[in-house]
Amino acid sequence: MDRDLPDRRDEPASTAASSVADALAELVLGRLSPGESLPSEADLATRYEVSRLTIREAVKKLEGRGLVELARGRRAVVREPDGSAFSDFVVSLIRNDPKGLFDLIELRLALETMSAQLAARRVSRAGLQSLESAMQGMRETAAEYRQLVDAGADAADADRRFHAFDLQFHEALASAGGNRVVAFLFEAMTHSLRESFRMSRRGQTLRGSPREDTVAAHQAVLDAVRAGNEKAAAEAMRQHLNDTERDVRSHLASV
Amino acid sequence: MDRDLPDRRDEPASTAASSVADALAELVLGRLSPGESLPSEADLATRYEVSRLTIREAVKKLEGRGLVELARGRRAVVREPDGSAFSDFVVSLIRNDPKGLFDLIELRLALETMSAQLAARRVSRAGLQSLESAMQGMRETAAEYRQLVDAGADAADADRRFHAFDLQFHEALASAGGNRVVAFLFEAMTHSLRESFRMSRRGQTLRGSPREDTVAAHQAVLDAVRAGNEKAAAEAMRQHLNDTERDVRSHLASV
DNA sequence: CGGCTGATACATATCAGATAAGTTGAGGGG
DNA sequence: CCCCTCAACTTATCTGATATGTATCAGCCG
Repeated sequence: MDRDLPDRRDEPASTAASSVADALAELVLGRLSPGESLPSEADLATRYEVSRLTIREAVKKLEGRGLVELARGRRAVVREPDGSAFSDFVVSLIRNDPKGLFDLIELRLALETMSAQLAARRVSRAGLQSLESAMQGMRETAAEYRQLVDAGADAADADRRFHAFDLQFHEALASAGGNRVVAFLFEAMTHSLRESFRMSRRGQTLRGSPREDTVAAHQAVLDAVRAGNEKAAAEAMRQHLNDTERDVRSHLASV
Repeated sequence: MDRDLPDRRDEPASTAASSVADALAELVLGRLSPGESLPSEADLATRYEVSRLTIREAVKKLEGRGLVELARGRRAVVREPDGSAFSDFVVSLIRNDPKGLFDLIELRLALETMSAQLAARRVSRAGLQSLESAMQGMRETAAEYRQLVDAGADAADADRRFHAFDLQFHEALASAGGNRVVAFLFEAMTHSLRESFRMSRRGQTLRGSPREDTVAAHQAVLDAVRAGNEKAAAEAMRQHLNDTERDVRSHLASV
């Protein structure tokens, strides 16, 4: 990385709207807390000595940055920070560059391995409970799926529910790790990945059928977390994700 | 994580400007490539059957999301994706919540450990060279610093340059890992962290003096990377960052 | 013929004023 | 005491106009 971060907020604003936007961003990030309101457009217009239009454009920019929420009839409200700002980055990355997808898979490996380790260190009773509930859901839907397939019936719905529980397990783990940044990033990433695939490939998803070893892999992670064994939890997760990545690669290659 | 991601782009847009913004975002993320231009405001206004004002607000929102670049007299241009969208998240996180800082340190641990591992796997000759150049810079400025301190002179500048090389090493490593997402996240994170500290604590920084063991820690990472030993590289980086974290904690406690 | 130079069309930035429509809180009626 | 209505506030959007920056192309100069 031999250059500076191209931070779009570094260069001084040449337009009035940008100056106001910067000033307001300073206000939001500095003096105001989530839930608080900005002054009304009219107030801001007189305060910054610009027209209401300029204020509106500045506020719209803040909305785009995810700093405030806008609603008709109400003043702009400071937003709770979350990972959604990361979503556009994810989407544009994989659309522009096929390699980006594998970068994201690697990132996911790092995030989830860390989550597993952290969860083993400091999971709460409630965290364990939601992990177990997701686990049980996976087991039940997997059994259901197997039964339907053996009977020659349509198992698409069971399949879908299985993967919902799968995702729920991973989210519960991220949450149990207690690191909000990691949890937000993971969530924003998986959501926009799925969304992006749904849009670009018309519903085709990146997943295999419910299998015994998938359930076993999750169980191994859960066992390690319950035992408080950080190394084992991280290792089990790494193992599971490596298998997943292999599936994804072969799946992509076959398309 | 027992709730849905509060993705601000999930709920259907109730305002005309939001609808247009969504449509344009779709366009930018789907059909257009970085560097291409959007149609002019007037064109868009007739196409979407709204006034130019509404178009402008929608475009401003896209600018906030970091999807396009605006300049007077020119049409909006699609931006290359980068990690800067992540910056606001980082800043608001640490401003609102003291615990957020440690979440970020943990994230950094995950990202850099992965970078070290990846670098060991696939570093190029050029990558090794920039790592070595940063390493040599650290060694030289550390020696300079020691000399100045022994002579009782002011070593602030040598100190600053030492830490610049330190950062350069970490950035080179992220780059050498070849994972753009990780590199972007790391860069956005460190920049906004530093910026945030500079602003909130008036120049006080989160760093200790140049020390022999810091240089040695980096050297250990570099050696492992050069040897292509993934496990050793990751472990050396983990070790180094744990030391750093301990320093940060004691430093914060003393304030 | 090639390159420079304005004029000019195009495009954005910002203002002013006006209307429509949603939100909220105060006060009145049951 | 609760619910309803209404007035004040506030945002959403339109129209139309002006200022200013960009890019293009014709025509002039060398």
